[in-house]
Amino acid sequence: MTTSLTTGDSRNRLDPIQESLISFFVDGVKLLGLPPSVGGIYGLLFSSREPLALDDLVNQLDISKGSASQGLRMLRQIGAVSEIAKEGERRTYFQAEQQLKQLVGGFIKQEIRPHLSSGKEKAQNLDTMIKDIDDVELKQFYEEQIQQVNRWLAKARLVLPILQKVLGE
Amino acid sequence: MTTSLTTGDSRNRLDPIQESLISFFVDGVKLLGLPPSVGGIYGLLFSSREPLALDDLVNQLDISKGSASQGLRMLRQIGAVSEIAKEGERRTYFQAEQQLKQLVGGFIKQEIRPHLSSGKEKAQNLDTMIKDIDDVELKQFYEEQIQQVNRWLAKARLVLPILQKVLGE
DNA sequence: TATAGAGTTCAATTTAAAATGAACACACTA
DNA sequence: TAGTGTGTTCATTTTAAATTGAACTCTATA
Repeated sequence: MTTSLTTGDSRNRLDPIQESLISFFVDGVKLLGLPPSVGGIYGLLFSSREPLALDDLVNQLDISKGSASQGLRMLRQIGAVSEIAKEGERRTYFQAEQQLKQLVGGFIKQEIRPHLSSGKEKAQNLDTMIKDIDDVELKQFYEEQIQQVNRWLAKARLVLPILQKVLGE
Repeated sequence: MTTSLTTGDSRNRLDPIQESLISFFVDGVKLLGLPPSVGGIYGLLFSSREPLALDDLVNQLDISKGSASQGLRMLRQIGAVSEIAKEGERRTYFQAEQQLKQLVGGFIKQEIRPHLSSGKEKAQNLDTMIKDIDDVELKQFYEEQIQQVNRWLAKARLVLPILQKVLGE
């Protein structure tokens, strides 16, 4: 079976521009550690004039309903796509959000901050662990290394808001 | 077989602090999209007072020579570890570099910039492609979207140096 | 110039991540 | 309340990434 977020086959209606834009986003989200399907979904919405429904994503990208549903969930959580209710229509339509500020903010909140928190926790545990080391020099060495880790964590926490600010239009 | 970058078994000499530090880095590099072995290697070097040779990594982390060799290559390229020549010794020793500035700089240069470049290229191709679209409104829509993409790319190129500067001690 | 140690390479394997698709839940409506 | 359209969930399958390990290169030295 030809799963294809870029090559296109029978059923989809993607023109070359869309294909190209989609592949751009597929590559882009990879850099952020997100699955290709997510890039494809965002790319398609981004390159469509009208909001699309889940079925459209399934058909035009030739992905499963499951992927589409999960991808949309992630994108909504990040704030990269928003829902549109259409008059009299039962299904939900989606469109791509384009405020880089929001995208970055959402991504940082969802994907980065949790990791930083768990890192901080680990570092705190370390502080406890070294308490009962006998070897004085070893203890000192570890103290320094842990301090270093903490400096990095602090710096990371410092940088994220700056990043958001700079990117905010 | 128990491959273990964190749990430890028979042959290795990792104390709980080291284990903890290593797992910290394993998680950390994951966030950057690097393989766990790389985090393990850096973590072990970071938590060792003495520089270590490839064999030490293999033994203490219980990974293959292949992984160790490839992981070290990547870390050296990034600038995260440096080689140490020891008097009269034939093998090469390695130690962890700790200048966040260098680490980030190396990572950006190695892993991020190439992606940005290829993105830029793609965006340029798009500019060419839309030239021969007939539908005026569609054309305009695509022009706007491509412009948006270009704005993002520009912003990314702007942000990286800032990031480096802020992180530089 | 054979032998051994140190490190690299890369095809084959293993492991982890992503995608699928069938079963399910919900809401509307005929 | 049975049926239909829309979307979700999650066990299974597929695909991609990471790791292994055997074969190899290179250098030193016996």
